[in-house]
Amino acid sequence: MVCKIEMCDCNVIHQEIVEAVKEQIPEDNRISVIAEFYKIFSDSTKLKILWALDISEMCVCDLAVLVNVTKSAISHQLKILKEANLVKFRKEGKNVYYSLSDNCVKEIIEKGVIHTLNKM
Amino acid sequence: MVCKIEMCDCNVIHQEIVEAVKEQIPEDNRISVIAEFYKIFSDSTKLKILWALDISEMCVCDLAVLVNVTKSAISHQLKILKEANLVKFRKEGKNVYYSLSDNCVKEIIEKGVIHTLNKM
DNA sequence: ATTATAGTTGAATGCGTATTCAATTGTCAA
DNA sequence: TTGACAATTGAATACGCATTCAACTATAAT
Repeated sequence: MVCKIEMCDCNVIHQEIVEAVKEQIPEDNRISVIAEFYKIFSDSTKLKILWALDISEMCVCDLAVLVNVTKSAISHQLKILKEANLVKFRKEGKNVYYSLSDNCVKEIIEKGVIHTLNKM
Repeated sequence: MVCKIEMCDCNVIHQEIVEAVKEQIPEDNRISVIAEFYKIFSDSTKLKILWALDISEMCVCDLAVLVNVTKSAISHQLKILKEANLVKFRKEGKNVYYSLSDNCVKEIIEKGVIHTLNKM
């Protein structure tokens, strides 16, 4: 029972299982969107920014000092966090103050934290 | 009040806030471990493998067909998932059958799924 | 107006990693 | 023991992305 998908380099061992799983699994678009979302938390800098903002509103300069990278780096990452609707900001004079757009961020990373910190 | 950290390219605007956040935020090691953990879910292939294994035990060949990549690619990714203690396996003849090591994986990604799928 | 500082932006760089290919191991069947 | 196939492994490749640098905008103070 040879694989019907051309680029595959192997036979299907259990056709029925593959078919069944294919029906139940989310489509590729959705998988990608979810992966995309988790990509944000997979970067130490972004994670640190989010964690910091969960503690206190902060400006770009403060975040740069805290994370120990350039303001530019922080600004680039904040842009990504903005696009993901995870942070919001308010301008005050020369400063721009960032904060979490909603407080579910901590909840989201909670599961992962529990899972990882148990092993340290 | 100039920044005391050498590699920083800016002044500290709010010294007190930075100090306070520095005390409350987890240390870099921990942040990195958490980020490392989420890195697993940030890859479509790994996510699809985990999701599939949550539905049914599968062998490498089946997974390759399902995900539409080479057996080699699957094997490499499974190695990473093994090292993260997310999957376990049993050998039967020429085949190696993989399954989730515990069923909290679905729970872990649940939060992210809710957060992302609401916007599709 | 001029200077200084906060923040943003785009280009360039470098690193991490997912994938493929080729070679190898292990197991079963003939 | 030989051939076929599942799975693993290491090397090579290619791509994505985080960071820095440099240039620019914007705002405030003198």
